[in-house]
Amino acid sequence: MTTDNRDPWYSSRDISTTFAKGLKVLAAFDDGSAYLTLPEIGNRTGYDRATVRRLVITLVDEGLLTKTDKSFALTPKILTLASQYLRGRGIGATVQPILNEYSGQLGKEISLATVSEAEAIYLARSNITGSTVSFGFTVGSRLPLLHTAIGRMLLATQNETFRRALINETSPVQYTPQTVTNPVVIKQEVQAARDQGFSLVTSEFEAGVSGLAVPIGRLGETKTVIGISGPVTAFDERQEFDHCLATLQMCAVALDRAWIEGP
Amino acid sequence: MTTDNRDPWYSSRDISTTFAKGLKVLAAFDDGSAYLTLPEIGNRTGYDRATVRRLVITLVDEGLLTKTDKSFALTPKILTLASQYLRGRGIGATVQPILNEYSGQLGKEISLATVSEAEAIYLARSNITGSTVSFGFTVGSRLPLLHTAIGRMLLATQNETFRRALINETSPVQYTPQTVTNPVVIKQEVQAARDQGFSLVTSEFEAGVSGLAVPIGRLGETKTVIGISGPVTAFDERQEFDHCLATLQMCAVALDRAWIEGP
DNA sequence: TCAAAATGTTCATATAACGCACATTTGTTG
DNA sequence: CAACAAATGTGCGTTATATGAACATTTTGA
Repeated sequence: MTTDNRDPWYSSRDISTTFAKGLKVLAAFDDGSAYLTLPEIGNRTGYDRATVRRLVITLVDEGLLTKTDKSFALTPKILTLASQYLRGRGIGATVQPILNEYSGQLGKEISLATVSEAEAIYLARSNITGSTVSFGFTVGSRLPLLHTAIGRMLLATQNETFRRALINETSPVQYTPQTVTNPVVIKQEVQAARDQGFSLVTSEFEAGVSGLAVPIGRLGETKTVIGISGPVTAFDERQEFDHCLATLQMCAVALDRAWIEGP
Repeated sequence: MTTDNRDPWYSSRDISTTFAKGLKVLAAFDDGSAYLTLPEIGNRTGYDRATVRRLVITLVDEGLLTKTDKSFALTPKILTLASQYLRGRGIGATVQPILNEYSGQLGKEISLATVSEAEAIYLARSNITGSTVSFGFTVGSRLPLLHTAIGRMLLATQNETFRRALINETSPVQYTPQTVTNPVVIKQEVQAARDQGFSLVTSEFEAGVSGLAVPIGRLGETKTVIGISGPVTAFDERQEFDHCLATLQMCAVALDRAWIEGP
């Protein structure tokens, strides 16, 4: 939707409005609410009650929703497409073992992410043994492009038109007192990430948390990055920072070699 | 679609045909093919070229597909809904750690699955440290209800109408020479699983592989099971089998306690 | 290079989606 | 607890939209 290619290969009259509405109904379950009633869906989407009803019935008939009492909930069937996506990119087979290996060396969880519309989205995360705790099954969750290390590194891999458009059009959110909201500074930071080949962001998204990210493949070629995060103190010492950066870069090289196609 | 509740709470004229077609187009990417052209999608779905075109354009506009040259591919955006589903059920936060713990004790990977339409579908899998190899990111992948331990245990948790209908309506596939295709025998096996509280299936789905599954919660209450699999020899020794079963059952109890709601 | 086949796009028409109006359920107050 | 009121569910005529044949364009093969 935002900042797409200015390639008018399709006109707005080529869009199936009913299908688009149906997808919006499905997306209404995206905000974590497990169970929704018809009126709730109506409110979220803004569509007429009758419309919502027919679209929801269609989703039930297709096996994507179940009805319990008056509420509707997602079925596990939505997992299949996601699973196919990950399998198609070799996330499970090739990426995961590499992430696990370097994650073990580093003692930190490494995440792989790509860009989706105006956000970053996690594709994989290492399964480090010790930390049963922090594993929140982050695959599929999103984070802002402007205020995270992974996000800014991803921005740096995009072409200039996309970068400019996104930074200019997106109104920055003040997540923490340290969040940089000045577009000019953000542009500089992204440029710096391009120049030096990594991005370090401190306390701008979650207070007290720093992130470090590096791209996979040469800049501008791929659109996937890996990153780690930890308490702000984690990267304070020069030696520790260098070690993290070096390991991440080695991991990126390994992934680049193992990978056949990009996303 | 198959064997649904004979509760006519909606008629077939309440289904939005356009939306249903659009979903079928999306599902065309479900068989592992990463890139599809318009004619390919047309062949898979059986819809007119013009129809496919508009539906695909809609999907691109919604950010679920990308166009590269003449082909279309899924975008990472489909991960978000799946992610929300898993988060909503507490898979990442509560289930995963428990699976990991008992998996460590057992030295085998434990998987959690539920039933989706006429198949079983994996919701989670333990991240055991040693086995970087076998981790194929199985979350979301499906397996038959009739010829696997997990499947038969799931069948055993379903009400009798569903069970009967599915066993009678589904034509068994001869996956291996050992696959039981006689519906009467399958019915007996499912009944046995109900009676004894576990299901053991040997070499019926993949030659040389056995599976063992137990339900979570009391039978008939929930519709989720956990299971392990391994070479047929793994469960040969009585002592080893007993140990596996006991550990699985303890894991099931732990999950049952930790869980709030079922799927 | 040209023809033929396959794919992409347009546009009149039939159809299916829309949302009003009516029916039904749920919640609330005297 | 009854009777009203508000909110939600559903049938149906109207109209906007999806359809697919016809036309345009690209790709394939000779």
